Amino acid sequence: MRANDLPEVRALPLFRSMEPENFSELMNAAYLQRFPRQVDLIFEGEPADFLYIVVEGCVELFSRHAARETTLAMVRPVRSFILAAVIRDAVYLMSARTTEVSRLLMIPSENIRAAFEKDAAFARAIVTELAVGFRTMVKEYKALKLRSGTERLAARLLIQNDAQGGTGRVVLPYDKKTLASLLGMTPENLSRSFAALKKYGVGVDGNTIDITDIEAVKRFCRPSVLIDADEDIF
Amino acid sequence: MRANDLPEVRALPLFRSMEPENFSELMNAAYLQRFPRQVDLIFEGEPADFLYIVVEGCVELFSRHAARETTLAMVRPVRSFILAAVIRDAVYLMSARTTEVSRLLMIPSENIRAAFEKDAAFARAIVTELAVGFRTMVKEYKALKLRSGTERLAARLLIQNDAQGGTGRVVLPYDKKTLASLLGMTPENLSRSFAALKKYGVGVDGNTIDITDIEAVKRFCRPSVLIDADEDIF
DNA sequence: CGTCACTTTGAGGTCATTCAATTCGCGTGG
DNA sequence: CCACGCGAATTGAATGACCTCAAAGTGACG
Repeated sequence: MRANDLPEVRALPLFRSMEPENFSELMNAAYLQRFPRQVDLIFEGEPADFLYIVVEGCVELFSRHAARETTLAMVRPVRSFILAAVIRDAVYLMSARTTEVSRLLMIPSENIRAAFEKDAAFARAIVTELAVGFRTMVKEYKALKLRSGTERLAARLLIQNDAQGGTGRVVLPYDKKTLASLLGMTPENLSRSFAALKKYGVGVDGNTIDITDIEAVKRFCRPSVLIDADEDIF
Repeated sequence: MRANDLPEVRALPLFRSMEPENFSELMNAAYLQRFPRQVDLIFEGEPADFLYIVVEGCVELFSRHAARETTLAMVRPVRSFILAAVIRDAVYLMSARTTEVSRLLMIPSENIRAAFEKDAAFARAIVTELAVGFRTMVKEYKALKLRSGTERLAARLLIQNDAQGGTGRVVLPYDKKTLASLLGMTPENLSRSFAALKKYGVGVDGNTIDITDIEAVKRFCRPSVLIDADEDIF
């Protein structure tokens, strides 16, 4: 299945300012494919043959080493992943699998690199995307080194709260096992961290979290734009 | 002091393929400056006014949050730092200070962005630089999440050993306090980690380390190109 | 030769993981 | 419709990793 008729993809910062004919060319080479949940898409160490874009569903980026495994990121629509490997024509550093039924757009790496050489606006967009990706990674790294597990959880709850309207009620977008791995802790520890946040007014009922005293949570984890803020891509 | 006559800078992957007149223009706007050791260069949170290039000496990138501090990277000649902030016209995410007497080239951000718009080869070089930076960051992040402190130390010793000729004798390029912070542990713990590596044939005398049984160290920390390898920029 | 920063070592405590057992919710199949 | 099984989530206890505090040793440098 090929797809040229995806306005969401065309609207992505990465493709928005491309020349129409270059975008068409790219889309003609691309595959739009449905995947069930829990399908392995790529393995770290493999050559980067495709740039992926999550059109629908959710993809988990993770890594394994010596019997340990950790979640590096969750990718939701509409975003691309593993751009850096494609640009470098290198090996993937992360593995990827779907966590829900998903629709993914797969664009062959050579086409991305060809379009990059040809289309100056696309090249600029790639620069922005990589710079944002780099800074996001730096923030994750800083969070891991500068905060405790419970603080990281609290900070993430505050971000989710903002993203979900700031009502004080947050619905976790994936299961707690995954959240724990993303935060760099075990599921058991995540449970205990939730329990520890109770004294700051955080209530847990399944995957819906209620934050009654946002200021107290802020005092505890000290959110910072230098660690927590998402970057707008514009 | 301004400097147009720095062949090392011109030879950098970032500038190598620029148009001569664009490079000249950039250098005419740049400052080459000497700094004593332990001088604060930039603070996280400040707007990114300059791109920095370490021509001589050494610069530590670090971050503080809530009374904690951690070293994020050490930059040695001849390399640039904080390119992503400059490109994004954003705020620095890391602070920087010299750890030795250093010569730094400072290029105003606007000039970098102007050259980026004008010079396609420069734009391509920036893409490569950012992609490499991103992948390096991912590797650090993975190492922190997937390895213990002692394993991270062992892996770093192996990398340094390769970089220093593979003789089995490594000279630490900075003091142990800094190394500890870079590895994400305390100085006390670094000492204990060195002691723990003794049984794999690692001997410590001041800042020179002797690795008598490289295979044993490898079996212990399981080095991987997906975590440890430096990326060539070419 | 004294000072000061770096490093090492020890003791004690905290945080996080592992292992084990239990509970809960959900979907499957009888 | 209910019993059952399964995976996810929680809780407890024990272990291990890492940090803090304190003190002593080492070396560089004025």
